[in-house]
Amino acid sequence: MTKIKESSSTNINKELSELKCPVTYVMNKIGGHWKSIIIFQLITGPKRYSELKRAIPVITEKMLIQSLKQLEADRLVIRKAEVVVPPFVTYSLSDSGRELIPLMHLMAEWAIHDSQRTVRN
Amino acid sequence: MTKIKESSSTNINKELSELKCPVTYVMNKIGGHWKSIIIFQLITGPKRYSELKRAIPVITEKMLIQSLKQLEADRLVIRKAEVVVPPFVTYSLSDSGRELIPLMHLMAEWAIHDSQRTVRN
DNA sequence: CGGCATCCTAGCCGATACTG
DNA sequence: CAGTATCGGCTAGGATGCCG
Repeated sequence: MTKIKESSSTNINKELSELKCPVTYVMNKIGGHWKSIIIFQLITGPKRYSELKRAIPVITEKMLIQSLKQLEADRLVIRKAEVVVPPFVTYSLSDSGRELIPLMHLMAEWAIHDSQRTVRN
Repeated sequence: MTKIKESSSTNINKELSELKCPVTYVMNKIGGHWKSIIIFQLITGPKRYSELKRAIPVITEKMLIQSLKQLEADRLVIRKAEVVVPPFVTYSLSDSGRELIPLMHLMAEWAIHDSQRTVRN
């Protein structure tokens, strides 16, 4: 019983691919346009919903919530809600999420490097 | 003039996001279900088209070709075609592509680690 | 062998409006 | 403040068939 638990984006082919390619496993969790951006924003510490919205102005509320829910379902992000009026909800990286930070930094390095190389053709 | 050159998947919002989040830049190049898998296969060395197809049986030809073209356009993969009969085409990682290898390994590590944690809930 | 063209569908994603 | 709900366009991606 070494089954990989289902990600937020469930699909039989994806599951198969994940087993054969761990990179796909990662992609299913932090892929898409928004999830990695959100993680990036949370690296500096917990943020409220409205802070995230302000930090990522181009995202729609639908996508922000949807992405946050997926990240929460995949246990990369922790949602903590204070039941008060007005509501006070903060999102933060879980342990798994924090373990992604070196990866993000490596990606960022490669991106900078590659974009510079590509510019000068 | 430090403009980031357009990726194979062009979109004004993407471009903006790329500037704000280098991770998105990476995602645009190796995101999607197939591109990272293909890169993974090419780590071990150049492969012919048919070899790739056999190595990734679940991929359709359309997706294989499409992904390869994008990877080639983004200069991560080099296509070398011998004009003979029958045709002989090999794909290999470019310098940029090879610089992704540590990234892939880090991703793989995280995936293994995370999937094990998730399994035991 | 190594592709390209076409049709078709699921679901991603944006826009807009509403709620506890 | 922090979400939900609904409609609909767009496109990624699968199935199938043809080509040099």
